[in-house]
Amino acid sequence: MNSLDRQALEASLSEIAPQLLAEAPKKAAERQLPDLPAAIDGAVVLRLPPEPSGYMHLGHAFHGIVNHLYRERYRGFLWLRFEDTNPRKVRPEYYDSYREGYRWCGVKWDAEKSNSDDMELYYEYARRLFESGHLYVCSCSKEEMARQRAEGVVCSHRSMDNTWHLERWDSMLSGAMSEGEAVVRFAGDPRSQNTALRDPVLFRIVDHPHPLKGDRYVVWPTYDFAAAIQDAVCGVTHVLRTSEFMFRDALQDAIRERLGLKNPVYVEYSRFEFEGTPLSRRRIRELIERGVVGGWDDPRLGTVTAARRRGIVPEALREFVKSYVALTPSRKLYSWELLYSINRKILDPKAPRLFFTPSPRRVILRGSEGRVVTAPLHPSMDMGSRTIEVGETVYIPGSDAERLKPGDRFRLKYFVNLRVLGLDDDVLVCEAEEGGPEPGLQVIQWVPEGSAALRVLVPDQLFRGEELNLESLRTVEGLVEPYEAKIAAGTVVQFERFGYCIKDGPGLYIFTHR
RNA sequence: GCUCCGGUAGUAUAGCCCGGUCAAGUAUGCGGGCCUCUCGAGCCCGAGACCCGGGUUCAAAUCCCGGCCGGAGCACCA
Repeated sequence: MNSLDRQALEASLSEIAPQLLAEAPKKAAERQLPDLPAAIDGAVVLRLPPEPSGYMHLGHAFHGIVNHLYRERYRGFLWLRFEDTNPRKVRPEYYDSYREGYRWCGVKWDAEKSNSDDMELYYEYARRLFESGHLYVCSCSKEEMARQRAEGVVCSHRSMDNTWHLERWDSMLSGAMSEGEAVVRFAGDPRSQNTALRDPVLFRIVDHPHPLKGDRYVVWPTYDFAAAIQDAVCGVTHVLRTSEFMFRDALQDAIRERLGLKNPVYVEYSRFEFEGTPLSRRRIRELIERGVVGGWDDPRLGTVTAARRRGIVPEALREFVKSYVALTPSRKLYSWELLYSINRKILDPKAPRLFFTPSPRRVILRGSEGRVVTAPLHPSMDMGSRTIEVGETVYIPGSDAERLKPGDRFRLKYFVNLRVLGLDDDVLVCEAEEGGPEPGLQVIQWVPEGSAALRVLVPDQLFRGEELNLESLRTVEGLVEPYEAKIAAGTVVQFERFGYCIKDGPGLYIFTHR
């Protein structure tokens, strides 16, 4: 090998492994998620467990995408599993909103179920645990129970014999006991440092109909029991979740071990947050009730509907996860710019360019009679063009008009060069000049007489640190060129020198980002 | 309060497990330039970080101890 000269070496390399020859990569190799521990290609089973009790936010979307990406990498299996064992919190409409949300994000799942589908199974496993002495019925009050758990002691119920517990369990199931009268607890380790192991409640009576199951069941498993069983019966090999569940691992494992079920591998990481944007449902609900934001799809919010309404595209979310998301326990507070940058690059080749003039100022043209201007809809993509009929007046952005003084020259984009003659009653009087674009000549977008009024909502971060940002939603008003009438709602356009905006409805756009 | 877990540029990360190739890579943001009939995209250049203190070692971003700071959990919610 040493005797080969460089040329020969490269020649042979280009045949066997051309990728090694690629120039010192200018672009960083595409970033991706780290490998999953102990993952076997074709044998990875994952699960996406939303609670259908509220709107989906970007954190949920990221979790979905993470699972989806691993499903693809390992040719694995992904469950969409609704964690709906609290009848009081679950609302029927949210099941669909998650399905739709994940679908929009491009997440593909192989099968779907709800934890509430397997009530009989939970009962069966419970019976076995009663028989082996790992479960007991307790009728202490909540306060009493909290005291015991804090002090690391057990109550007298735990020492009753199995027959006593089984009798009461049957009585719970039959509906003879009312809510709060008794619960089923796990015979754990009352003195464990991990308080989740101090005889937690695994079943309770809930006197409230379930949106899917009606009033068929009154005894409901808590999260830990349902999740422990479901992860096992679904054959889940890897549980990807946020680290607030860290303390439950040992409990869920213990439940499964006592039933002879297999435990999954856990990958736990901190939650995903965006600066200035509350993601918790509780906080969002509060902001809506206080009237601070308009609703769940208020463009300032971090819900999926809000992001979508704002012009964030699903590809950008997926790309963001690959590029910037790490499954580590350290705190993350993403800056919106990171997402915007990716979104912008995806939108750039697709968004038609249009002229919008905020705070318009009238310009009278001298020496340029009625003309029809043809302007391309995109500077580099082949998107065709639009024509603009012009008379003797046009409008330009107020901020540009303010800077212009008599004698100044500027160009109306795709149209004509002008020289400012003077200011007359707030109207700029200009004279047309010969010639086309010149290096260094200021180019300004414009709209003709008769253009429609347009409002653009410009959302900003809701919070600055802890402080509510009182100017988080500005409205910019201006005029837009006639072609805008052809734009369909939901389309992102770029208003030149203003930014990318999405059409929300007639006469209304939402600013996506610069 | 108790228990866990973290801490690499403004932000997000790579590297840390298996100490040297790291006078720390990437993206974004920021500054400058080029290009462009946009303040967008693209291209080039630049500034910018290993929380602090000890220890181990020939050698520490990487291992150990302490401190500081941050986060999470301590529900008949998930």
